[in-house]
This record gives sequence, structure tokens and C-alpha cells, in this order.
Amino acid sequence: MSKNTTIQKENFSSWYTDIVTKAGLADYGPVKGTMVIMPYGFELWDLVKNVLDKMIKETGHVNAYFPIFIPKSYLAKEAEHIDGFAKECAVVTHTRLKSDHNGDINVDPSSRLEEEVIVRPTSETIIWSMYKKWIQSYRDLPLLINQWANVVRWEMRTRLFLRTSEFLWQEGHTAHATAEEAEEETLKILDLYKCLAEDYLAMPVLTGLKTEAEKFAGAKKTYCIEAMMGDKKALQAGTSHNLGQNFAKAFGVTFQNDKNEEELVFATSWGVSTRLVGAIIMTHGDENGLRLPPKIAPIQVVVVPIFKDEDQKKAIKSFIMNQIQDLKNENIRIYEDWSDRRPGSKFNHWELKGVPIRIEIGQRDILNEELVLYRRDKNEKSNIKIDDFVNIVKKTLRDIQTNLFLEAKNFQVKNTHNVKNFDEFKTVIENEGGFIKCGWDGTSETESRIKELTKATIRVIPFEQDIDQLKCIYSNKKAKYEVIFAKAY
RNA sequence: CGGGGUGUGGCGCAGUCCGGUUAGCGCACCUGCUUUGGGAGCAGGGGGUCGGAGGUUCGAAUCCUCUCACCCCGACCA
Repeated sequence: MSKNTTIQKENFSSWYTDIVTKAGLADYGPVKGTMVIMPYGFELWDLVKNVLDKMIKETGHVNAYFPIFIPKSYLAKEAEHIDGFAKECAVVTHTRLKSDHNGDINVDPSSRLEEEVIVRPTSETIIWSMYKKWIQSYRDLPLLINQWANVVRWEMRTRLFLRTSEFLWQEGHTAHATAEEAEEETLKILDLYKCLAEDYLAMPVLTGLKTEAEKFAGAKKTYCIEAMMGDKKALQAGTSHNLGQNFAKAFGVTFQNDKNEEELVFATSWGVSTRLVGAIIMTHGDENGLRLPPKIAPIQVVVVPIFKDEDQKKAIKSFIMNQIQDLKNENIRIYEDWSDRRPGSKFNHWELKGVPIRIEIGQRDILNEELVLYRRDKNEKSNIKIDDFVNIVKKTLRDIQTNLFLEAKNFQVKNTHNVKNFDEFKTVIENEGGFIKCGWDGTSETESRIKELTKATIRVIPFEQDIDQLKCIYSNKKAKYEVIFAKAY
């Protein structure tokens, strides 16, 4: 247990904030709702980013960069889109400051912009305004572009990584000649996201469709990956949208097909954000702090030498030197902590930071030709022979990766409930939390009524559907879908 | 925007009701010595004008007025 850190079981959200700041992932910025991503947190994001960037490129996409400033009028071109984002836009109205006689700095009224500019909350509009220029013929399609960028959504209530006024993400925007192709793209990306979440972040996700109420503003369909956090609440961890021809219509993006006919382009967009860092923390963290999956841990192995004087320090160095080099040659991210703090303090420090493996070496171990290996996922120590060091470390890193996933998966399964009726639904949501899998009649009335009564929302309509005998949990009518309800972040 | 709360060294707090020595404590920080296999001990040391403005008073962190900021709960959301 880290000193002065909130107990996870007692207050999950306060535990979360404690861990984020104490582990050196992020800090609050001076403007409400902003955050500074600190070096350790940024390295973590960078590793996630690199994995996904590679996947995106391997599937034929290329990166580009579009401006952060968008003409206000662009946002209004797609009706649903503006409805969804109008309430949270930062707007640039002036371009100059000036200081008065008292030395106060004020906006210079004479610098008012004729056409105000908004700071992008997402880039569909500016990108489609450009696509109009770039797309003429079916030979220009598909157009598969991704960008890594910051976006701004002026949120009322913010939390580090999970919801901040400005955040980092990737947003893909593709243009296709046919509806089928766009749908295929949307699902392909969803699959990448699932792979990223499960194989790298060790975070099991449910995949499927969002309801009309939950889908992206301006999309025809929104698919998502949805995960369960340590407090059993749901977190939307990534979305992939089939935009149909909505944006092509709004921006007049047409192409000539091979029969010389003019057609509207089909679009997709998709994104994951720094929210994933929050997801990692809340999926795996325990009372001692973070537990990072090895594949994306900034430090995979930390070496803590235990010495009384300079001679012992030297002895440890020469004892372990070659092995450390071997691990570095294998591209394992290793850090040696030679600072003069006491060992116990270092143990706690690196546990808080979630480093998957810690190696302890003292005189005792040198004599026995051994090392102590501690694995963060199970909080267990074992003695290993120095000769086996490299192999065991590599194997243990793989084990930890697998084990973290399985632990999270078991947790998700164990906390996914079936309920017989709406009374039981309410009881479970209120007392136990977690996911509820049940029938829904498909009406937005039922959906919003359940939300009012329980605060639970439909997180996802899973791909696998079994509705033969299924009744709607609320209306008791024949179910149209089997869905997952939960309280969400 | 509605309800609740908090502003005192870097962080966490006490002191405020009932005004009165030099504003105190824990953590962190610095120096030295002893320590080092689960958050070390001792000694010494640096750092705050009490969110801001105005007022009452011989005297204000404390009382009064105004103001600002932030946090929590609700409506909105990746």
C-alpha cells in the first residue's frame, strides 16, 4: 500500500486520481479541465500510439495533418453533427491582446475576427472540405487518411485522461466508392481496436453497435469497443463510425464512377484517445498502484541493487552487467535504480509505477549465484539462477501479459449478469454494478426510461445475437436486440 | 446553471466559533553522521503574511462586506 494513497476498494475515483498523479502520469494544467501529460505518462501513450500507428499503416492508411482551426460555418453543414458538438466548442473571436495603463492585459476589441474560428472538437468538417478538392474520380478512391492530433471539447466535468478539455487522439477519415466498402472499413478498424485493447493493453472488450442515442453525431452507425473498469463501470474505449453519405452530401463530395456517372462518396471515421491510458489504469491497477502490461510498459524490468557500500555496489554491477546488456540487446526496456534511497522505498516506488518485473540483487544473491524476481501482477517473489536470467525474464514478461488479460477477462465475465425482470435489473445495477445482458425492444423510449430510472445505458449491441425467446427487460415485449446495459464513464 | 464544500510554505492539514507572544504540525526538501533484503534514525536547516480587495479595531488567518478560484454532487460528454 502506497503511503497516503486512497484505498481502491473504499473510493475508486479518488484512488484513480491519486495513482495518476503519484505515479507521475499526469498533473493538472492551470486552465480548468486541462492536464499536463508527464514524461512517464507520455511514454506510455507513445508506446500505445506506436503500436496502433503501425497497425493503421499496415492496413494501407497514411498519416497527414489538418489544421486545428475550423471556420465556424463548416461545423453547421451537417445538421446532426453541429447538434452534437455545438455545446462544447472553444471559439476564437479575436487575434490580439493589449495592455492598458494599469498593466492589465485585455482582448483588443479592434482585432475581432470577421469569421470566427472554432478549435476542432473533431475534424470531419475540415477534412471533408478538403476531400471535395481531392476527389474527382473512382480512381481517387479509396482515400485512407489518419491523423494524430489534439482536439478540444469544452467539458463541464473533467477527469485526468478520461475527460479533459483538450486531449490527444488519432482520427481516421476514409472515403470510399461503395457503401459495402465503407462498412468493411469500419469493421476492419474496429477489429484493430479490439486487437490493440486485448493483445497489447491486456484489456478485454466487448464489440458491437451503439444505439441511435449513443452513436456519433453525424454517423449512420457507430461501432465501439467497450471495456469494464475495476469499479465495474463501463468505459467506451474506441469508436468506429460508418458515416454513410452524410458528410459527402454536406460538403458536396462526389466522384465519377467507371460508368461515367456522378455519385456521392461513402465515408468512415474512427478514433481512440489518451483515454486509453485511463482505461489501462482502471483495468489493471490495484492497492499498490499501477500494473502495466509488459508490451506497453515504459519500463519492463527495473533492477534494484541492495548494497551497503561502494564495494558491494561494484560487486553487484559486475555480477549483473552482462545479463542487463543481454536484455537490452533483446530490446527489453530495463532501468537500473542506483539511487541512494533505501531498498524498501524503491520497491514501493516501482510498484506504484506498475513496472511488471523487479529484480533485486544483494550480497546474498551474489553468493548463491541467484537473483530475486518479483512480478507485479501477482505480487510474488521467487529466486532464479543467474544463468537462467534472460530466459526467465522474457518468459515472465509474456506470462504477465497473458495473466493480466485473463484476470481482467474473468472479472468482466464474473460481473456480467443475467436478470429475470426489471426489479432484479434495478437491484443489480444499484448494488452490484457491472454489466447486464438482457433483451431490449429497440425503442428509444425504453432506453431513455431505463436511463432515467437506473442511470444505466445501453453500452453496446453485441454482434452475437440470440433473441429467439427473449423479452425486453422493461416493456416485456418481444426483444429486438440482446444488449449490454451498464453505468458508464 | 442549481445544491454542498474548500482556499493557511511544494503537498496534506490544525488554528477561525470566543481577535492578542515570533502562525503551528505531518510529509516532502537541504546538510551531516549512522543505516540499507519492504516506505530508516538522530541532529541541524531553508521556505508561508494566511485566495484577493476593502472595512471594523490599539491589534485581524480569526469579525463584517464584496470578489476570485478550485473541488464534490446533478443536467452534457471520447
